[in-house]
Amino acid sequence: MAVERRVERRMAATRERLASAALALFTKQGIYDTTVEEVTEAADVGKGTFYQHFPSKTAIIRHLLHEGFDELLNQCRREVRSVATARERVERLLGAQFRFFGKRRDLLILFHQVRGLIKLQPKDARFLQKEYERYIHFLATELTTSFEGRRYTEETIRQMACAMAGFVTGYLSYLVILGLKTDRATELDISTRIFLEGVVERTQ
Amino acid sequence: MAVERRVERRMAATRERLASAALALFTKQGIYDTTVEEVTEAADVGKGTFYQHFPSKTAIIRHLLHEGFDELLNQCRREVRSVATARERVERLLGAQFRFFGKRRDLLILFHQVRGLIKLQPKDARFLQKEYERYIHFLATELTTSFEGRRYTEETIRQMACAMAGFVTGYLSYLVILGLKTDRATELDISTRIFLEGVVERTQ
Amino acid sequence: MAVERRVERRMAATRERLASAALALFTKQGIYDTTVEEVTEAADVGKGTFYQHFPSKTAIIRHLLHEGFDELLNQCRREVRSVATARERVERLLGAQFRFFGKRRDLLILFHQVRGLIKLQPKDARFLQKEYERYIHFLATELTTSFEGRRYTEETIRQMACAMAGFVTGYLSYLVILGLKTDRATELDISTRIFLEGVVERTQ
Amino acid sequence: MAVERRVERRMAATRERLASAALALFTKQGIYDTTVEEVTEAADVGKGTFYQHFPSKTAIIRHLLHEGFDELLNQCRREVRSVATARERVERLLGAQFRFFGKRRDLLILFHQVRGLIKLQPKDARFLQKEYERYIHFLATELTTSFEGRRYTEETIRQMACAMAGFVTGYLSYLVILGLKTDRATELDISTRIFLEGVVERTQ
DNA sequence: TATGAATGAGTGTTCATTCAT
DNA sequence: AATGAATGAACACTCATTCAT
Repeated sequence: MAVERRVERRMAATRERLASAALALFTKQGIYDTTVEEVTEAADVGKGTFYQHFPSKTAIIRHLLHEGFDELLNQCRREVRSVATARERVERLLGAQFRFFGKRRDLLILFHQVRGLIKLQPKDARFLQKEYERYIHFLATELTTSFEGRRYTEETIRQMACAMAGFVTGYLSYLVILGLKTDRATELDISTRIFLEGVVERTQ
Repeated sequence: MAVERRVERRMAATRERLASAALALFTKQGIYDTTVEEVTEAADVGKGTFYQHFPSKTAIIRHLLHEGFDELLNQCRREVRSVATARERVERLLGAQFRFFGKRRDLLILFHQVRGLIKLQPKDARFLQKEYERYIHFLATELTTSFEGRRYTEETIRQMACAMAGFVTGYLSYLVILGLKTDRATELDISTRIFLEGVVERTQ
Repeated sequence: MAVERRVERRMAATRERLASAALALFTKQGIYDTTVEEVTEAADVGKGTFYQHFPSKTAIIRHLLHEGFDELLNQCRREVRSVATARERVERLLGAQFRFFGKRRDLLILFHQVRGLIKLQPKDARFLQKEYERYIHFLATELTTSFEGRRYTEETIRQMACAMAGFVTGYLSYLVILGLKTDRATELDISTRIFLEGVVERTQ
Repeated sequence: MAVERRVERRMAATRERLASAALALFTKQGIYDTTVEEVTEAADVGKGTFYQHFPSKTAIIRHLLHEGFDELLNQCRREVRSVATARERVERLLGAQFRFFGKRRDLLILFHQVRGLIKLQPKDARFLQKEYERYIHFLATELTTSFEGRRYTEETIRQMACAMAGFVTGYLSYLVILGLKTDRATELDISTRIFLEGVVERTQ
């Protein structure tokens, strides 16, 4: 009935508030330096409520990571969709990632942090790794489509994907660390062109 | 006298054992999931001995980071030294980094982890940031020398440096996360060429 | 609602158990030689519970001190109230203190111990000092009222207050240290009369 | 031979430096907040040297206490010696103590602090107690001589001694705590006369 | 379902003491 | 005799998680 509906909606809202409070705090103070209580306070709920929505602190990290990658991949898919040329496809792919992280510094930082957390429970580590694999796998698939003419091995393609993801997130996270602004024009334009400068001719 | 010499050497050895035990554990289990006691056990000394050599856990991280960047920069300097062409210079720079991190996965992971640790004590955060700035500053200086013909702004140069550092460490850390091997041949060759593939023509 | 009431009462009870366990242990073993865990064990709660009620070990000392002086001053106020003669007023004041500490050896010892703890955090030291000042200030006020005829300077009055407080607590703490019993009769009677004996004539 | 002599003298000097450094630090920062290392640093010797002169930290406290009481009692004996009247004798006794502690605030504070330290090792507690007993016993003996006319019980005399010691040290320590100056004129005069004011007539 | 009091394992750090030189 | 590096027991405090209401 309607009552159940409303309850459901309220729960979903609470869960969402918890998730976004956690994301904000994790990226501002670091995952380890954010306590569950800080999260619940920021979300304006009782401490116990956290465990009604997430079985553990690790679980919310997983949730955030999963949702985050979903958003990233969706944005990429949207931008790449219905692009004819292979070359343009790759450019769009790169551009989409830059644009996404430009708007979502929080996810940039979260992804970076979590990548530095191997251990946790082995079980969790596995799960987290899967998310990054999903990212890389997506890129690899796109690259395969784009480069179908040139017969790269699967491994080569996967390395290309790593290079691409690594470049985007690595570059941006250095900018963040140094406190450099990247504002205006497409980040892609500025960054890649500059970076490539020194190695371009070599590959020609 | 000879006695003092020997004592000094023994202390230096202990300190070194602590540092390398810490580095190994930090990169295997994560900084936060490694206790000081685990470090001292691995170094085969008493727990209190740790604090005879480092004032705090944070201090050993700083030490490791500092030494690590020293090694990295020295290797780069060595390889770039007495290279005539600007282009070759840039290539060597990139290559040096790849080679360094290829041998020092531990430092790759350490640098990555620490970059994700904004908070700590503000004082520590500042110190840590300084190390990354040192790295970027070094690259920027090299790039300035290499590109002296083309009048880039200082900011552009700095972004180039970020892009370079970000690419190298980002790429490699994705390889590590996915458990991909990077086998034989110069990592530079494989990676950059592949990565550039999709954007090369665009910059021509 | 009734539920909240009950919870509140239970918490207050726990807090009280912690406070009184702490007081007992502090006065039996010394503040420094009593661990927080011993306190919680004596109060029959988990270790963490301590910190739900007091932010630190120092905080409980402050609490105990504050409450203790409250009790002392209230007892004095009660006994001095509605006493006509100035002389009787002073006697009652002295008597009230003796009677109080006679019953509260624990507070006698606590006050003594804490007085010997200058350092702590400067911030704490200030707070603790304030409590003793409150005590002395109270006595000084009473003495001012009692001696309003004779125009003593404020400083003199304050010294009188110190002398009074010092005598009472100093005397009693020596009795405690030596393990002397102070038996029946009003402690005031026995002690002051004896002490004064040697100096009386001189002041005449 | 002369060499041994010189060595002996140097050792004694070191021991003395340690003792006085300890006394200064104990009274400035508190016994518990002073580390053995701080003491040795202040005495300008190596940390290990401490244990060449005192078997433990507790031992140096005992030493300080013992020496301190020796000085106090000697001063009293000196001042009381060859005083005819009983009354004057008591006054001198009181005066000697005030004068002593007026010059030796450090010992005042040390005695106060240690009195608040019951526990330690039971064995130590016993030893420390003995020192205070020595003090009280000395006063009691003097009082007995002074009051030999009036047949007080031994217990009463002992209580008188406690009252006297308690008054002197209690009064002064309150002055110290409140940061009141007591400078000029004999402390005895000021303090006792004032204090007694309220109770004098009663005892007449 | 929401709450927050209770819990206790776990951590960084201190410091008196020992002992090889 | 003097030293200071090494030691490890001890301690205050934190925090994810549980559970009674």
